[in-house]
Formats: sequence, C-alpha cells, structure tokens
Amino acid sequence: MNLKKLSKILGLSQTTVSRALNNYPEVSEATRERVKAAAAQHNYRANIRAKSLATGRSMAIGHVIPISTRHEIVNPIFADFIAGAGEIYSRNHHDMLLSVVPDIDEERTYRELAAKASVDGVIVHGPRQNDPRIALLKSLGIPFVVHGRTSDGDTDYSWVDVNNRRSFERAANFLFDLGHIRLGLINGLEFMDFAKRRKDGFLAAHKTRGLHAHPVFMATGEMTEGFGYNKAQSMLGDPNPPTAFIVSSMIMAIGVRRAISDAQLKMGRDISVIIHDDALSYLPNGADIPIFTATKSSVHEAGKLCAQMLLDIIDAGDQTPRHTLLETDLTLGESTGPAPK
Amino acid sequence: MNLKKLSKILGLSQTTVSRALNNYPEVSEATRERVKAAAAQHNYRANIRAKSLATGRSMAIGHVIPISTRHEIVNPIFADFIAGAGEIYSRNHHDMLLSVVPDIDEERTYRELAAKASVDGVIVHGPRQNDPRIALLKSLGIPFVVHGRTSDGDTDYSWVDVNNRRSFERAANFLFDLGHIRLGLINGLEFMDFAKRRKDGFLAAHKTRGLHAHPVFMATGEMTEGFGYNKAQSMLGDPNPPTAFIVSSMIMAIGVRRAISDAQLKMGRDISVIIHDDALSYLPNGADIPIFTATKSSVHEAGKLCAQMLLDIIDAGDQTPRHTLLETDLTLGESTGPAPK
DNA sequence: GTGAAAGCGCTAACAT
DNA sequence: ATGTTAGCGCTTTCAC
Repeated sequence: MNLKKLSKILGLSQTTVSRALNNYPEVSEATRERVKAAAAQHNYRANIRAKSLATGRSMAIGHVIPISTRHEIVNPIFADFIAGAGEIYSRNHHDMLLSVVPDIDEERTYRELAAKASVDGVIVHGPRQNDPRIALLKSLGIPFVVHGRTSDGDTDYSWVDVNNRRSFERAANFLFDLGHIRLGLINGLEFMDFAKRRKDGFLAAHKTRGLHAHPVFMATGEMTEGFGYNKAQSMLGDPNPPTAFIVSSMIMAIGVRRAISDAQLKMGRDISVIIHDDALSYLPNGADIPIFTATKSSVHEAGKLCAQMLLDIIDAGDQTPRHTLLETDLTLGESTGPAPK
Repeated sequence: MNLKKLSKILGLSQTTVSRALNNYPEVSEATRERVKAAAAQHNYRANIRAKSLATGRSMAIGHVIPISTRHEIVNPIFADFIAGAGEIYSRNHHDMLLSVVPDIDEERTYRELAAKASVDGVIVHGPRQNDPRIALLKSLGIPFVVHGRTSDGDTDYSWVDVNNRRSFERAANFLFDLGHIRLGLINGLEFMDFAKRRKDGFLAAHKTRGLHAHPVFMATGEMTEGFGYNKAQSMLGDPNPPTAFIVSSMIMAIGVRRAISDAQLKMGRDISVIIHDDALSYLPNGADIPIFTATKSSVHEAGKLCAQMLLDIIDAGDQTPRHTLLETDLTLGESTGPAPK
C-alpha cells in the first residue's frame, strides 16, 4: 500500500492524504478521520526512504562501534547503552543504524554516513584523549553526542557522562565514616578516562581526611575476575592490609570475593566491599550475588539521555554544546560494615 | 556533492556517471577511471535513500531486540552476535537497523519494518516454542533467518544454530573416558531451547555408557554466579558427590569454582570442570580465569553466518529454507583431569 | 479545505 | 559507449 493507491481509494489527492496523516492543520477534521481510518485499515505506513528523500531528514541515528584492536568499549556496557538509546529512538520514530567496524575504518565510516546522508546524527562511544573523531564530526557538520568525556581541555561538544570522580569520592568517604582507614582500590586501566576520574575521586577523599593512599593499595588493570582476585589477594597479604575495598566493576568484585573467601574472612565484618558498576544488567540477576553492595548508576540511563540529547539538538537545529553529568546512587548492603577493631 | 553536480563537473550525463560508479560493463575503461577519480576527489557517495527508492532495495537488515519481560536474550550474547553480523554487513555494504522494543510491541515492529520498506530482511533472535514471529514473517513475505531453533516440528525456515546436544554429549563422553562416573550438570533454564538440547546430550552420553544420570546432579536455573555456587555446593555436599562438572556458562562456572574453593578441593585433581560458553568475549580476557577449560564455540561466528545466510537468500531471491549447524571445539586446560581414585 | 505539479537523488528502460 | 526520459513514494510550494 502506498500514498497513491490510498488516495485513489479515498477519492482524495495525495497531498490531502499526506497532510491528514501528518497532522497538518489545514485539513478538515472529518477528512482527517476518514483518512486515518483508511490508513489503519489498509495497514498503510509511509515509505521511509521516500519520506527521507523528500524531507531531507533520514530519521535515523548512527552508532559506530569500533571493534577489535582496542577493547575500551566493553561489550556488556555497550549492549546496555544501546538498549537505553533504542527505547528513546523508537518512541520518537527514529531508527538506529549500527555500524560495527574495525577501528581502522572508523573515520571512513563517519565520512560515509555523512556523505550517504543515512543518518541525522551520531553517538560517539568510548572517547579517548584528544579524540580525532570529535574534530572530524565537527568538520563534517553532523550533529553528535559523546558518551563520556575526553580528559583534555576541549569540551566544546555535547556529552553525557557519569560523575565518576564524585562517585568514588563518596564511596571512600562513606568508608572513612565507618572508621576504615586503609582502603584498597581495584580499578580499570587508567588510560581510560573513567578509571582516571575514579582514582582522582578516591585520592581526593583521602586528601580531605589528611590520609595517605598507599600506591600498593591502588590497583589498575584489565577488568577481569582474575585481576580482581590477584590484586585483592596480594593486598590482603600485606602485613597491614586494607579493611575495605572499592571495586570498579562487578566482574572484578567476584574475584575480590574469592580472595576474601580464600583468606577466611567474612565480608561485612572483617572486610567491607563497595562496588561501582554502570551496567549490572549484563550479569543476569547480578543482585543475587551476595557480595553486592554498590554505588549504582546505569549506562542504560546514559543511553537514554544521549539519545534524547541528540534528538533535541537535531530538532533545535542548534549545535551549541550541551552537557549532562549523571550522579550515582549509593545503595548499601550486607557487604559493607564498620571497620573491624 | 550529488550525482547531478558530479556529472556536470565531468561533462557527462548522470547515467554514465552512475554506470561508471556501479561498475556497469558498457562504460569505457577510460571514462570509468575518470569518473571514479572525480568521485573520490569530491568525496562523492551515492545518497543511500535515493538509491533505495530507485532500486526498491533498502540495503539494510533489521534486528529486532525484544526487551524486558523475558530475558532469554542475554545481553552479552546479543552484543557478540551483533558484532559478528555487523562485520558481514559492512563488508557487503549493508546497514544494520536495530529496533529495541518492549516484547509486547514486537509484532507491530515487524509489521512496520515491512510496511515502511526499511529493511530487506530480518534476523530473529531467541526463538521460542511455536514462535508466532515465524508465521508472521512468512505471511509478510519478508526474508528472515532465525538464530537458534524452536524445538517443535516446524523447521520450515532458515536457521543457524550451535549443535548444543552434540557438544554436551562430547563433553560428558570426554569425562567418562577420563574415568569419571558421576558428573554434575549446571545448566540454564530448560524452557530455553539450547538448555534442553544440552541436557539431552548429557543424558545421551550416559545412556550409551549404561550409566545413570542422577537427577540431583542436573541443575537447571538462572545463569548467575550465585546459582552456580549454590548448586555446585549442594552437589559437592552429597555423600557420593560428582567428580566433574559440566557448566553451561562462564558466569555460572565462576560460582562453581567458588564452591570448589570453599570445599578445599583442587581443580583438575580432586574435581574437573568443563565449561561451555558461546560468548566468552563478554568477560574481557575470559581466558585468564584459571578455571577456564571449555568446549568453545562462538555466537560471534553465528552472527556472521546468520548475516551471510540472509544476504544470500535476499540475493538469490529464493526463500527455500537453509540450515547451518555449528559444531563446537573442545579445548582442554588444567581444570580437567582424570577421575580421582 | 483541497488539488496540481515540481522535485528530493538516484536507477533503468529505451533510445542513439 | 553515452544520453534522454520516466519514475521510485513522498513532501511541499503554489494555485484555487
């Protein structure tokens, strides 16, 4: 079914039918009703490509996922984010175009998206220091929103990010308030922006308390179970070990728990644990893992916000940068208790 | 830059330029070279929507991801699959359209995709028993490939699946060959097709050996760390416990290991473990988890195969069902050893 | 309030 | 080997 046929059936012009369907004011209510009924009856949906061609808007947002060489974009995070963004898109009748490309081809992909006019805007994932994509997209004139920030000076673009620094500062302060003095930090790789900010927050909390963060108690590395295990184990082996851990992801925390269990310690009594994880949903029923006690935020939420921000920018036709900084929730559980005597 | 301008610059007709760019044979080599050079120079890319409108092909494949109510489609699996499929698409100049929708709206989404003519075909994720989507897509006449199978009779559609049954049969037989007699199975929810097939394979191996699989040693439930821990712990508490586990996912295996560690057993000596996981990549560096010893296959591979199959079907214009059954690799490691005396 | 006609950027049949 | 023309399905002036 297409406009032509539908208008023929109705005995109206294509123009009127189009106007009725698109809620133009100049159509009489009677006609509109009749048109909409007929459209529904014949399951008519405007051909999106024809529509795009005529309007110059593609009604699609692009997500470019660079693959392989680097793994800054951890899969589960990405899935959660996409789910959030997707919700917003479908609610606003936009499509989501996913390009999974070797990171070498990333620039070419952006150029193509722009030249082929297949999207109205793009979301940038996993920003790096001085990220070249930002300059590229600016020069291409295509609206974009970055999920995360680069740590360098230039923040002259739109972004949505979690307040990682503050989140870790709060977690540390919370433990200090419970009487803990020696905290262990199990963190991700520090060349990743979020990990650096988390460490900064951790250090800031120490500073205001006049405490010293022992370098040995600040581990940075791949976010794996094994890494969490190894680092927690070695920290616990210290003659003067930490009495609490702040862990940068659930998967590492699982390793931390194993180390605690090996050391015959009881969580919440002998040792406390706080986890920060943005994407708990990738561990189905993550919460049934008894270690769970976390500062909780959500990439899912970030996905929604990025998508909404981008649509707003496109809608407004105004590209002055916007920023959203997400705060985290501190949810407590049985794995966190006062410092042991 | 568009065709019109480009052809004007070249002093040729749009037709010739189009033909040159699309590698039509009737264009002279000299012209083609000239045209391609100019196109490259001006960074010309055909407007994809105009092209689609003219050709009737959208050059896009749809993936509909139902969200929320059910969680059969575990995020990480999905991410890995998408990455594989995406590779194939970009290699073949297709776009990937992702629709994340509440599962209630799934049918409507398919109808829309068809009516709006926004995709040339779709991939169906997470098939259920007597899945209504299959009938729907057939009636809509839109080419599709299913990732997985429904267990019911009707396999009159194209699918790509892993040979779960055979994989678990082999794993069990491998352990039997090592002298194990009592095996524990830690499996996913059995209403999910793959879990059922896995159990079938497990049982089949027992049968050919004349062995009896104790129901208490076959656990089925949510694929979480906690579930793996609880079940392994209770099985190990049996007066006559299993000497080996076959585990249906890495995350459950992490729980299994914790239980083993709690029980003061040494893996590979006192107790063996084999893991089957289709999507190891979602645990970054999954292999550094020392428990790792797995029958390994890959959803990533499945994604590629689904995508390729769908493109072939679309290309051939022939919808007779095709099937691909993926076999798994059995990779051994230090967590698997002979049965203890 | 409704319609006729042009045009979005491309491809494809039909010339030549 | 190249050009002319029509048309894909829609929106959008412009006219009535």
